[in-house]
Amino acid sequence: MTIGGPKVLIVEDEPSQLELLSYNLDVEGYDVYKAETGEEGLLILQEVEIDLVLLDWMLPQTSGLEICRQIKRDKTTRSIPVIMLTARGEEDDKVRGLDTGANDYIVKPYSIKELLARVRAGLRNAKGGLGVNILTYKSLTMDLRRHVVCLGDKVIHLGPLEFKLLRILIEAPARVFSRDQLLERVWSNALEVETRTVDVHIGRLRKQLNAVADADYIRTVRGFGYSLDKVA
Amino acid sequence: MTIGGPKVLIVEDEPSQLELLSYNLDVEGYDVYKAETGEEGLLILQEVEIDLVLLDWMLPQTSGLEICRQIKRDKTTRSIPVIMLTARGEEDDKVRGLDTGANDYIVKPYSIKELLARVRAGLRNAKGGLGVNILTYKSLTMDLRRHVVCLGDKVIHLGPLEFKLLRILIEAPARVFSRDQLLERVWSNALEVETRTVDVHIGRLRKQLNAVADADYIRTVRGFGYSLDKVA
DNA sequence: GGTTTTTGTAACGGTTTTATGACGGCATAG
DNA sequence: CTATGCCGTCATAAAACCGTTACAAAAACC
Repeated sequence: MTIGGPKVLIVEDEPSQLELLSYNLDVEGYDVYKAETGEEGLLILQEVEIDLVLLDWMLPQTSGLEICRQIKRDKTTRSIPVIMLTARGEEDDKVRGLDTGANDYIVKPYSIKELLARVRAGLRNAKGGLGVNILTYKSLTMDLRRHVVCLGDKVIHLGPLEFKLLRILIEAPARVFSRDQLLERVWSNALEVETRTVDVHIGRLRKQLNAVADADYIRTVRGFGYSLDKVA
Repeated sequence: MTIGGPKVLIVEDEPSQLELLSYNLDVEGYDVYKAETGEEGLLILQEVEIDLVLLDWMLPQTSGLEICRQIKRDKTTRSIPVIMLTARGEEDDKVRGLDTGANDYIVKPYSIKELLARVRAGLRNAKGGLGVNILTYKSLTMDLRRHVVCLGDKVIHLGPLEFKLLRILIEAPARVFSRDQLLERVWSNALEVETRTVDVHIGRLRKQLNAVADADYIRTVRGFGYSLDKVA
């Protein structure tokens, strides 16, 4: 086992898969830790300073989903990127369950090349800030790769502009953006757009979210702008 | 290590993060000092004339929060800008706990570009006066980026004018501002405003604060004006 | 104590800002 | 070519905020 490479924890109940992953990551110079159950994985997380977790969706006892939640609940492990491994048919569940805080996901069967790329991106992300594919705020999640937005277990359909708008907001939750800032970032350089148009789109976004949410996710800051900020 | 650049102290327990930060700051020409625990950091602060501190929120022994408090308690280190590094999920705690006196905060995952920008802003601030994002007085905090005011752990909603007013006051705590000074700074150049209007707004501000506070935060100086000054 | 001056505050009307429904234009898909 | 969905603007409604006034309360002065 290489010493000094980034520490990756694999949680996967199927031994053959586990071996395959382990081997490939080892070859790439990662320091690999293995677990066959979620519980085992959590134990390792407490003992070792893991840099990234590969977590199978389906696990014998506690599900990967629940394990992910626990990882994200604990302050000491929260910032560790988690990549979920999920079988093709589980995609729908995944959409619903992405509010666990996972940073990315890979659908089986995956190519090793893709997996390694995502692992690299995940590590880069933890350190730098790029490569995020899932954005979350409270129970709101945006899957950038699939262009899907969920609130809790409900899928929300947004138009392109609304999607962009929400993305800006969710990338810096609670921060207030002025209408002009939003115009600049969402509408790019379209100069011939009224400032008030932002209001309308915020309104549309709000309506869609509130149709599902238990509380308003968008805060209006009078005289300044808007922010993604769930109050209750 | 470059000699002569501004001295930045990084306190971060995760070695990979520490290295990453260190490297990037070094490249930018800063004189970097590293610590893996708060205690270590405080020691360095006493020995070296640090210009800015990057402080991780979560630290093994004493928390970053507590370290920040200690930095701000000591007269010799009080004026050094502190930027807190905090994970996404800790945001709520942060809003509540920002009465530590930190000057700014960055939410992980952050882009290096953003971090460097904030470091520059922090240094500029220390020397000039711009770039502060968090203002505090006793247990009252204003988060300018988020446009949120907290007293203890309660969020207080203020209108635009009240917000501006409080900002002027909190930027120079205990200093007394005359009604005319406040008119000039809060109402800018609006000439057609009665002097007594200030009273009313101070009153409104007071009411909102006192609804939550244990003591009056605004002191009336008869014949002169007002100041932010908690008596009891 | 009584008077004067200054400050506190409730209340009101007016203004500004934001929310929202409706409409026509435009593009794209069928 | 028609239907559908999305977008930008406008008009109007609703809400939040602001400045003033009037009177009550407090402090200062004699």
